[in-house]
Amino acid sequence: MPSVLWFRRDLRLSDHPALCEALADGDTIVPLFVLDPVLLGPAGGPRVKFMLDCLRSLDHDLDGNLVVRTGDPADVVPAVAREVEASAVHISADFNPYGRRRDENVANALGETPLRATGSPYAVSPGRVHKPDGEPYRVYTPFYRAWVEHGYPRPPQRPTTIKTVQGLQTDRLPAGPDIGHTELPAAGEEAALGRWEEFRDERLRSYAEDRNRPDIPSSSRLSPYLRWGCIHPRTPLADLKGRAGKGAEVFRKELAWREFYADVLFHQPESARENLQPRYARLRVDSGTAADERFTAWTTGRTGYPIVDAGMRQLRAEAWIHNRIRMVVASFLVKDLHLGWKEGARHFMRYLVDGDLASNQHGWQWVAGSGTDASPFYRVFNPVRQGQKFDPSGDYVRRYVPELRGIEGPAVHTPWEVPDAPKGYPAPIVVHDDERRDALERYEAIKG
DNA sequence: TTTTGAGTTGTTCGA
DNA sequence: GTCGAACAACTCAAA
Repeated sequence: MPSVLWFRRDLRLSDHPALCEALADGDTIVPLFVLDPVLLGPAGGPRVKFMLDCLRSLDHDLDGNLVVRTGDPADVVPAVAREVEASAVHISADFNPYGRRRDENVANALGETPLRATGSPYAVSPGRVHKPDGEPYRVYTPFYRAWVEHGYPRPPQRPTTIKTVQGLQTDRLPAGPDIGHTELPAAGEEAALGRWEEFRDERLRSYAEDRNRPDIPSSSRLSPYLRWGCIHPRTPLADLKGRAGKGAEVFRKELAWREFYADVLFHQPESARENLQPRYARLRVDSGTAADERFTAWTTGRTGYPIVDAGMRQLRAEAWIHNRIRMVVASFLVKDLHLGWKEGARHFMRYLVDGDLASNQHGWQWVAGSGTDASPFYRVFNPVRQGQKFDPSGDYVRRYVPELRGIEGPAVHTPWEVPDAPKGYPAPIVVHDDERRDALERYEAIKG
């Protein structure tokens, strides 16, 4: 009897426990992907486009045997299972709020046919790491220690042969949304593994020192691939094992952040929409026409603060922003423009190729102060300082803000101090020192 | 139960 | 230019 392997956030063939299970279960498999209209809308153009390219790559790796069907998974998956009289439907578990609801509906609709989950997009599935009393961690560092202690399995082997059921109807993959001039990374598993190996061999050594530098290629850029499962975190983690050096340790910690936030979201699904610390509902945020105009200045990269504008333009150009700059632009929206983190988070999810609900929402909450961070609320990023410190050459700003290319060196971070300042670049829309004080007052008001 | 120590990512001021 | 302290005092984890 054949079995179905329903792909979702695991668009690869290596290091794939559910695929191994499916192959062990039946003599042939149906590699299935369901184009779920519910997911295609909110995902945003770049992410949908990238996903479709990953699917084309997966189909190629499966010798053209990927079966694509469009519709509600609760209809489509049981229909395919009946069609081939499948013994089971195999999946990697999805722990996101929508994914959990969807999989429950599909399991019910499948009736007698089991929906069997093996593995997940995480080295340690959400819910597995907890305090000795069984409660989840709310602070990263103790979570990290327990996560390392818990350990994770080694990657399973890539299957040598995959026999698929032939002759099934399959939908054409659509070309995808128009994303203008946005340039996406190469899609698929081979690109993901190549990216990891290049990072491991070229940049891991200096990662601890360079990872905050957006002006040089310092980060792994694995996030889009992790988002769609073109690579599983087990693969880099296995490579990092036994590797000495600060870089390996710091990179492992970054992977653990992804797992921590997935765990937080698993235990508190409402944190994708609501403040983790309820008192932040009382934080005064601006609204109205002036606020709308400021939001537009932020999204279009015209705030007059070069490091912020470079970040927001990188988002449009590449559907990706360096992590350090994500914090800078987020801090600017929340603490300099006094707008709610939810607006910023929504904008990120719309444009990011790697947009991940748990990491994105909790990253924003961390910046806003409503999240898992217990650090003092008076941490307000100074956009000029951040630029000077982390883009010391100014190359990052000049790469994304062409109006400022005439200014050499780090002076690019303070164009208002440059004589004969370039035309066409806006003056700062707010004065940071004033807005910092304003933000601190607003935070003061919700204390206790 | 109580107490103690610690918490990703900052900034400013004054010595 | 560099360095340490202050910011202001909260929540969580663990002993």
